[in-house]
Amino acid sequence: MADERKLTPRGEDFAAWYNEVVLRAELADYSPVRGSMVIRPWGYGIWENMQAALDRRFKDTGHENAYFPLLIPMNFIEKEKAHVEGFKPELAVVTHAGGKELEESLVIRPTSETVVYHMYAKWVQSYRDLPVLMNQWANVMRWELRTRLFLRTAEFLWQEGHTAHVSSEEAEQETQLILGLYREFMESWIAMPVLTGLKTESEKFAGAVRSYSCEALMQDNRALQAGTSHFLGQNFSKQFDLKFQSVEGKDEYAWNTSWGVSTRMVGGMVMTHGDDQGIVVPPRLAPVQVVIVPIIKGGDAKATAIHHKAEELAGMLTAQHVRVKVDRRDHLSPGAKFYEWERKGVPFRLELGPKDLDKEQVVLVQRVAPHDGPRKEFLSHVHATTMLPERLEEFQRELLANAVRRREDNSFRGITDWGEMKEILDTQGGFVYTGWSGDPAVEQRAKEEMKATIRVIPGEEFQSGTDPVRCIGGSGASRMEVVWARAY
RNA sequence: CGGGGCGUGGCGCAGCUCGGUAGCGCGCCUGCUUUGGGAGCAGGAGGCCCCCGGUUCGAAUCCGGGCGCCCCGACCA
Repeated sequence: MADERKLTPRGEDFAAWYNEVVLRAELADYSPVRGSMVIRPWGYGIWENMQAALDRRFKDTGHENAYFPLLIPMNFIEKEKAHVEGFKPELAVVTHAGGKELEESLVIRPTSETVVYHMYAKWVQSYRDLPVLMNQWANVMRWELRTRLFLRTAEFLWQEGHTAHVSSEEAEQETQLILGLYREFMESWIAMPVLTGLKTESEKFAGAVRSYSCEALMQDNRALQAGTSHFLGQNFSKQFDLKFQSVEGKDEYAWNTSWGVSTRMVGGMVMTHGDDQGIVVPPRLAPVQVVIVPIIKGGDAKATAIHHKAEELAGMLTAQHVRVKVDRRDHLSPGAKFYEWERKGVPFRLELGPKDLDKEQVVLVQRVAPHDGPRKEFLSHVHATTMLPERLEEFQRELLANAVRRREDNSFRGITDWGEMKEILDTQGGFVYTGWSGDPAVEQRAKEEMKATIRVIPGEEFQSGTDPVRCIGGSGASRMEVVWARAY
């Protein structure tokens, strides 16, 4: 970097920008263990806000939280065939404990389906015990070869929901409910628009019958899988003997779902809204929504008055449930503070100096300039404090609108030619909509030739309207529209 | 797992080719002056130079071996 205070611009090297901005916004730092990270208070605060919003939604839809253990017997993982094949390569295994080798190795959970359904089998006897609707907030471990802060680390935080139902229909309804809930959350809180739909066979969760996902488009035009919801059918209930007696008195296997979102969403937020000055945290997620920077000048009396007024404004904002902080550090110049808070993505800054005090005004600066106005405004104290709750919401909406526009500008519908798809993916990237016959060989070829995968078979709302006629892969007829992209 | 890079005060680096005094910028501490977009001056603290072995009177530097981390490609929320 020419100036080490500045970030590598996104356009120059997006990956380098991402690493720098995550470190310098103090979201996270590398830990002594390869591929794992420390989530620092600023990053964890954002995650906590995500958790609170999601947790409320889970509770509102009848789910309860519980906690299942970190360690899982190896033979549990091995029970479901597809499941073990999917996870075996990335398992971390405990072989020794208490100074001795264990008779049976224990796996550090890569996900908890096996132990959860083992326990459900114990708790469920009758259809009257169903549905079981549980969620847990936990850490999991997948020994990744290649890691990136938030996007892929050996250990990460997430929530995993696990449900059991009397019927296939009811379980399917649950997966859809959660998928919709995820989508609504990502749009309204992260201001990150997502496509939702079905995963292809090759991309689905190991052990699921069907997987649905939320796919977002990052600023470098690569896709990020931001959340998944799985219909597990009876795959696990059969392996773990999760049976119930039906109304008719027959023994039946329960129908399961599982679904999760992780700290990866923090990475999604960074790559959706960040700019060359730093990250941009949507107001609803921001641990600090408004930072007040007092500008001290002109003697002690004035300084006292400025600090007093800053605290008074902070009090008024707090009363309106705005998360506000007064930056009283006196060893930093105002300019240094401006840069720091912009790097950390605080939505609004209030500057309060002697001139402002005299004029009963304040300088309000939005992290990103609004489309129809200046980034900086001079407002009366009263006006500034009363309008801020609404301004935060406006900014939130604008971030979403910007992200939707960017995604649409980088979505290419009705592509019918293989070479054209490759050209798009090689040069600019983005979401490419084509027809597909359903033949996995086409996916394989795309992966090899253009490093792209089918991100999702879009739900009705995201489809182009006119059904594609031919499969992008060549001669066959199209059976469905699909969305291709290079992915994280 | 393959390819590349890097390990030197808290951070970013120079020094290594050609062995001999460990250096620069930022940060940190103290004091004074400052504060409207990364403050100035003065003084100061802080280093098993990744580890182990070898060569040498002498190793951050040369040789051998290890370890670690980051980045780029095949699997994954």
